[in-house]
Amino acid sequence: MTEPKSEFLQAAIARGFLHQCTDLDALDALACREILTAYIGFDATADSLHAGSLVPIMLLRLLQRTGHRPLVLMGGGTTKVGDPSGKDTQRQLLSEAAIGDNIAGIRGVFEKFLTFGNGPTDAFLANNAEWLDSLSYIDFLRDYGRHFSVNRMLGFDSVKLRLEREQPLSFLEFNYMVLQSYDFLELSRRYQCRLQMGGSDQWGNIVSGADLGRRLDQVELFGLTSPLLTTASGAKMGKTADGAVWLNSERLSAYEYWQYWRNTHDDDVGRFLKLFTDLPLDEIARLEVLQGAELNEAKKTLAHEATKLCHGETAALAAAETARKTFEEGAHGEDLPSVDVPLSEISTGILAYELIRRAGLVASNGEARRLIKGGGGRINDLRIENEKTMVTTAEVNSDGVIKLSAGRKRHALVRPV
RNA sequence: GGAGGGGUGCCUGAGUGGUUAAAAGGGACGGGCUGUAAACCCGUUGGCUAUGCCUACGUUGGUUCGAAUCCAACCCCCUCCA
Repeated sequence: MTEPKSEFLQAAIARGFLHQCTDLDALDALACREILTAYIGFDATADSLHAGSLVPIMLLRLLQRTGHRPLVLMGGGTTKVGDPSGKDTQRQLLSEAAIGDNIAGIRGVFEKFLTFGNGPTDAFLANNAEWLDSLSYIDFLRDYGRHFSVNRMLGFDSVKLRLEREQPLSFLEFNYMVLQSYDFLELSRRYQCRLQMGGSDQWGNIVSGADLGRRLDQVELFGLTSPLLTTASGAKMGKTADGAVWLNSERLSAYEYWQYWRNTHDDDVGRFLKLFTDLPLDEIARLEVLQGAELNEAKKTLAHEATKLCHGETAALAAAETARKTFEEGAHGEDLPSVDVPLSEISTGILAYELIRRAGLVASNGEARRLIKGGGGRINDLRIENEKTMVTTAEVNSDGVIKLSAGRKRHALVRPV
């Protein structure tokens, strides 16, 4: 393999997006010659995507930035079946209406990262329900099923590993590969889409779609996968104490998103800067070698750039300011999560543990009481010494709010109304 | 369809009649140290209107003073056979 010449592949490799490619040289030549249309599929199981999907999203963004055309494929059809891979519990089947709503929500996320429109490199969105819904079983088997070799499918890692571990593999699951392969063929026919990208777990599915294109249409289709990311501490990307790191502000505020990135593990900073920001590589090279406490500056840059992409620059700056006030001044910023509590209740007095629960810092009163008992509960930065402490108007500070904390990092504001 | 094995708290996994809100580990959260790191040490880890009450060991019944533990039926999963 020679050094790629296309800007897209050069950048993809340099930034750590490339894990495997079906034919790097040929793809490189194609990318130099014409505007590529490349797709990644996303299931519509929720009304937003989370940080776990950020690698493919950023890969599509990189594709567009380097002069190509990103195609977002929504799994409106496949979601109705439910992709069982990697799950030990069956996903609950979603209604048609719910899937529609989810697709609308997810589209909103992509609009932040990609430029949509009708221009040659503008992104666009397709939905595999368009062709999967109307498939008829026998016809499909005769036209396409005969091109799939079970012998070969058994050799793919996704299948092989399951069989070797003697773990169950349902026929439904086995067919997922077939449907995804057919998607690729359909997109190739409809939109001249020549490249499918995805996580490395998608390799088998992608390759088998490329095969189908070659067999039926004599067209060369390409596949490219990204490494599956885990954090340096071994956890899956995109999880926090409170759940997934959502990409829409209704589910996760810009401040909390900023904080997620600010708390990146030291060993992940360079890798994440390359994957999740648009910063030039030479600047990243300068940032990632910072040592000790200086690395915090790199983390702030990461947080700012990542938040800017997802929530806009204004929100990113506001989040940074709130973090600065909260953590560097020990005060509080406007963007901390907050709850409104009627002034009348505060006048009467509210138990501190209940207020902590209402502020969303913990899930139950019991947990709040344990937090206080363990010394992790604070009102206006003063440790709550007694479990039965009452909060009253006396605790409303000069900014007209009460600051509650659960540990050093999680803070919330109570706003009397 | 037949034979066998199994379903325990966020996860893994002990527990085979009472002192079991259920060992142990992981994870998570909190405290200490620190850089809003890592590593390490310590603590916590079902809910509540809380010296008590409620819910919980696949589901529903039953035996018993008393069941996660015994019995029955059902559901689901796995292995082997057809």
